[in-house]
Amino acid sequence: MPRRSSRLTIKQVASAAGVSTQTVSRVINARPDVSLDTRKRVQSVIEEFGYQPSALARSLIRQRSYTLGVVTAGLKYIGPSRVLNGIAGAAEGMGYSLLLKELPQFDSNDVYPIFQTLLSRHVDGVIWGVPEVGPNRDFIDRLNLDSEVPVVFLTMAPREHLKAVSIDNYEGGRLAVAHLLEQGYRRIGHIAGPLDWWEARQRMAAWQDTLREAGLQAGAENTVEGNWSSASGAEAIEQLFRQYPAMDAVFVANDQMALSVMQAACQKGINIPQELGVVGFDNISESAYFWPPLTTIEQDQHALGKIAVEEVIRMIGFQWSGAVAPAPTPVTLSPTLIVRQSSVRRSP
Amino acid sequence: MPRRSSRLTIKQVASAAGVSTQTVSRVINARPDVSLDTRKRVQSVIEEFGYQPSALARSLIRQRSYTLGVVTAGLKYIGPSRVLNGIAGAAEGMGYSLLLKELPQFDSNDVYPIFQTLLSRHVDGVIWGVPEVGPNRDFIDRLNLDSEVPVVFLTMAPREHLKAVSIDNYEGGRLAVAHLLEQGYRRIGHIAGPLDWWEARQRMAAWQDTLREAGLQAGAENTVEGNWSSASGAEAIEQLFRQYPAMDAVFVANDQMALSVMQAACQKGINIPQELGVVGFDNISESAYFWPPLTTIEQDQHALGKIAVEEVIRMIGFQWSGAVAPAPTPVTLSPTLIVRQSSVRRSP
DNA sequence: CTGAAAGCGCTAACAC
DNA sequence: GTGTTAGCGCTTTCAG
Repeated sequence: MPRRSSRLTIKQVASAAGVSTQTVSRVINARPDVSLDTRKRVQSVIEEFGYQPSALARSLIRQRSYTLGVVTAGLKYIGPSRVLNGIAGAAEGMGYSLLLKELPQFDSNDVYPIFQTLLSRHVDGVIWGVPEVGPNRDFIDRLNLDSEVPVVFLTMAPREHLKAVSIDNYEGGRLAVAHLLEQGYRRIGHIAGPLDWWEARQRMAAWQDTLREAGLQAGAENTVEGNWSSASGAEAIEQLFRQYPAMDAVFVANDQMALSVMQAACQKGINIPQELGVVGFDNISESAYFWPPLTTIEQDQHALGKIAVEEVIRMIGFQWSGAVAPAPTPVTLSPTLIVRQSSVRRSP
Repeated sequence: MPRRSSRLTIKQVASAAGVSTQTVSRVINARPDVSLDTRKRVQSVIEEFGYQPSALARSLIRQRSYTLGVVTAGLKYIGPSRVLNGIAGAAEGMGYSLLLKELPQFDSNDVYPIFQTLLSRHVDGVIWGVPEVGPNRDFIDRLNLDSEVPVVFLTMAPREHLKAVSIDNYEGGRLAVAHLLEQGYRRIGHIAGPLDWWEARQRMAAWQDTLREAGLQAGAENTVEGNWSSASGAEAIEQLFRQYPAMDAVFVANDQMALSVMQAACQKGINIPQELGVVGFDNISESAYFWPPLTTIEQDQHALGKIAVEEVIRMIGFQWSGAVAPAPTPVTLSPTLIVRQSSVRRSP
């Protein structure tokens, strides 16, 4: 026999205040058409009972839940968490609750049930925060985007008819490599992220383009693919030393792999930055305390999450007001170069 | 004029299948009392339409939402994120959705509205994942825990009548210091976390107790308080060197601060582990790639989250079955010592 | 086996 | 100003 929830209903408040439920409804919705006297009486009952209207019942009748679905993956890594942090702060500030789903893998393509669950809970909009890996965005084509709720996609290649909020990874890669060139490095290797990741491909393409425009070498022999982990970085740098012995600098696709590069250099007695310049990507909080401190590219993932929330709420507003929503334009955030000692040669 | 949601209702399915809504209800709830014929007809309509029952309406009538409220703070740090990762995986596996709230600060004590929001959305249970900082758990005394939903608290000092799932920080501290003693270090300093954090106090108490039991020094002059950040670690180690010049090892309350210790040692030409043994806490993924690799205490935060979910669902089960729930017993997870080079002197 | 009626907690539309 | 009626989408008696 289920213990009946002790939740107070509008009915109980109404009868305690000696009014109809409708009047209580008016009070809690701050409608003007209630006499001051009644309003006060009702309010004091509400206070006394600690009554809180059921958001569920409201959602049902209003056809609007003030809830956003957030789909993410890899929360055990710091990147997705920072994004979620930005999302949570912004949603709270704008009066929305968050329904969170984490995919067990990045490359899961069976996401239909996830959407179904979210929709069955009447979310007003969805933020798709799973990074673009392999074919894991193919489901988009199967999605009936017109009839469903607004969706904002995070950090992805722009696509027709889709709202995307991204950090410009290509620009970040350019900043990194251009900086190394300015510092006088000329034989710049690359440790890439896993190339089924869109972001890894962008960073690598930037490395290649920037070097080639400068008339320098950027071929397969100058790069090795890692998988973001420090462990893979350790293997990658070993291989890169073998493949490209003349290398005088390396652009590493994230800070964790860059850390391994520094460890390897330390063990081999290679001096950073004199003999090897190093630039990472992400600006994790530790990287300022590596030895030497790591030059890196900062991406503001908190802002990414915040903007995603703002955008999806804007879209919900359009949908709800019945106005014709403008064609979705992509939002792109620029990363920043953070110069530290690992890439700045002391003057001779 | 709000665009009507394109959601399909049970009514539409019923009329398309030529049956009543209850019959559809029976089919989607897998009730036995439907003829095979009818069942098939209904199912094919459901398939065809892609119908998904409204979880909202169900929650309302069943008085059960299969939703858990999760309250967290500091998602931009890796610890809370790992816990959330564990929570999300377990909840998904057990058929529960997650309503996420992140507090803007750790020490916010005005949490009543948070609970109100969660309850207004009919969560079946709550996982309180905010670390215990200063007086930020005082609200518990004001909470009417009998009449509300089950709550599980994470990583806190055990309290009467409350379900807590914690990692034994005290034991972790003991493991760290005992290991240093075994390695022959005798003048062991401590860089503490911020002492308004319960976890920081536990780690420090363990350091103190273990040393004093061994007849060694562990006073105010042998410790400095940091704030978990690498930056604070850098300051702390400087001060500790001044305060305690004879120090031959240091137990640092987290890995990020330990990183700064290593950087400082490197700059000063102090050899780790020969001249200074270092043990951290957390086992962040980078710490195996510090130079030298960092000995640390691993806490399985993923498991913490997972167990919290299991416990809260168990409590929901009791409440729902009407059985007398057993008095809540605390669950405590043991951390593990991970030995790496930073604390192991090579034999002379 | 199937359907009609009632109601979860709330609000929109209308009466008075 | 305030109450009544209807209904959001679903499930639960209880008839038939």
